[in-house]
Amino acid sequence: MRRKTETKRDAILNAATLEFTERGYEGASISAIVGRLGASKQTLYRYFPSKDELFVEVMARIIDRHVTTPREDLEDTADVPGSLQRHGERYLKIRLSPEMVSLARLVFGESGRSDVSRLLHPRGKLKVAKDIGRFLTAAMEEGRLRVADPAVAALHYLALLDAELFEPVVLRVREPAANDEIAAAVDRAVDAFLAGYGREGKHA
Amino acid sequence: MRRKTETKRDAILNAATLEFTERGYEGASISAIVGRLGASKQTLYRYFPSKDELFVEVMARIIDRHVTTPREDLEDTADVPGSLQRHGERYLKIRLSPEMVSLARLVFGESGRSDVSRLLHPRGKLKVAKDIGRFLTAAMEEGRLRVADPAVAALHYLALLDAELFEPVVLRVREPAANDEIAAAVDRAVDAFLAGYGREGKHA
DNA sequence: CCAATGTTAGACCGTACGGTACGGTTTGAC
DNA sequence: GTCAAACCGTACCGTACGGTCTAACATTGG
Repeated sequence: MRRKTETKRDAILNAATLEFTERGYEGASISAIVGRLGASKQTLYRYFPSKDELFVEVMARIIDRHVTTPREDLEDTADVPGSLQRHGERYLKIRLSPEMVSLARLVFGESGRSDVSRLLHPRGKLKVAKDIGRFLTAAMEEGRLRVADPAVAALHYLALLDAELFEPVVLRVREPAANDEIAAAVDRAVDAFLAGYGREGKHA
Repeated sequence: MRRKTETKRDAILNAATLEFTERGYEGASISAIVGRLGASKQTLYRYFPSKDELFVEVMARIIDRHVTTPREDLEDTADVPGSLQRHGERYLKIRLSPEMVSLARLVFGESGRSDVSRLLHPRGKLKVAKDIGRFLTAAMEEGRLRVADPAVAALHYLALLDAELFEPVVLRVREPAANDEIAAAVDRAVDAFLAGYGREGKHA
């Protein structure tokens, strides 16, 4: 089988993603990964030199697959509340999806031991915060928001989005969030954000 | 018959705390724990029936040691901004302490596998949120804050406190936070919170 | 058809783990 | 002073891991 390697590589990464997200880094076993697709360890080690590098690539793929999505919602500075609400719902739905929740557990849990978090942060949260910051800067320049540090404002906005649901879902102290719960939480977060950062006397 | 056991038990828990916070649950080894105090495995297993139960008790002790502290700042409803600022600084300083940061990594990382998060959440975050909620309720009833759902407001307040520093510190994408950085971040968080939840036209 | 290459299955190596067993020693209560 | 409980040190058991290696099989290009 001289044929190309890309699809096999993908299959390995998919199986590895399952295993890592279910069992964590240490808990995941190479044998279990190859067992999931009927491949052999030899083959896996032909594509990836070690468990560590396989792990890093799995994480990077999860982030890249999910983080690019909700940018187009941040263009209409004429309707700040609407844009934030749309973006917030899309963002939080992704953030609370099973794959991203598993990713959060992994990256938090391994951040003491590994440097994977330092690798992934610029491609994940930092990127999102930068997009928000640009949007908020534009809105401030147009006088639609109170003038403030847009970087801090972006972090405050993201924190408010996470406030009600993220931690309980990740820690499994509540069931996964339904879509209407997400929308309601985003609504309250956007309200609080605009009350704090909107122009004086104006609400959402 | 040989004497008491409480100090030995404490010594084991201290060594276990070190080992778990440094290496995570799977990475920690019983042999290393007993090696830290020159004890023997037999002795450890006389005090704790398994690695799992030892782990749970270590986590519970960390929480109980740290979480009770900053309640007394939440009594003076006459000075809401000052109370929040004082409480916020104390809270965030604890939250960003090395032991609590390690705890966050542990509880997030193990929340997929173990039920320890469900056990600890009521003694940790939930308790803090309840205290804040009571304080906010009182402040609302006295007309010092806009009337809103105090539970949501408490979560928003806590999220704003975490917004700038918590994640970067836990993920080690920045150095640990200095006291003046913490105070400044709390200041911005309290400002944003009061701008959103204060009475109309009133700022901090 | 052949040679080269990719593949699978599984044995194998060294290591480390959680947990138990055992012999010998120290400690305290009586 | 006696005796039982607690202790240490270490060997041990069974298992599982990451990673390497061998050997048979499948698929391609020429």
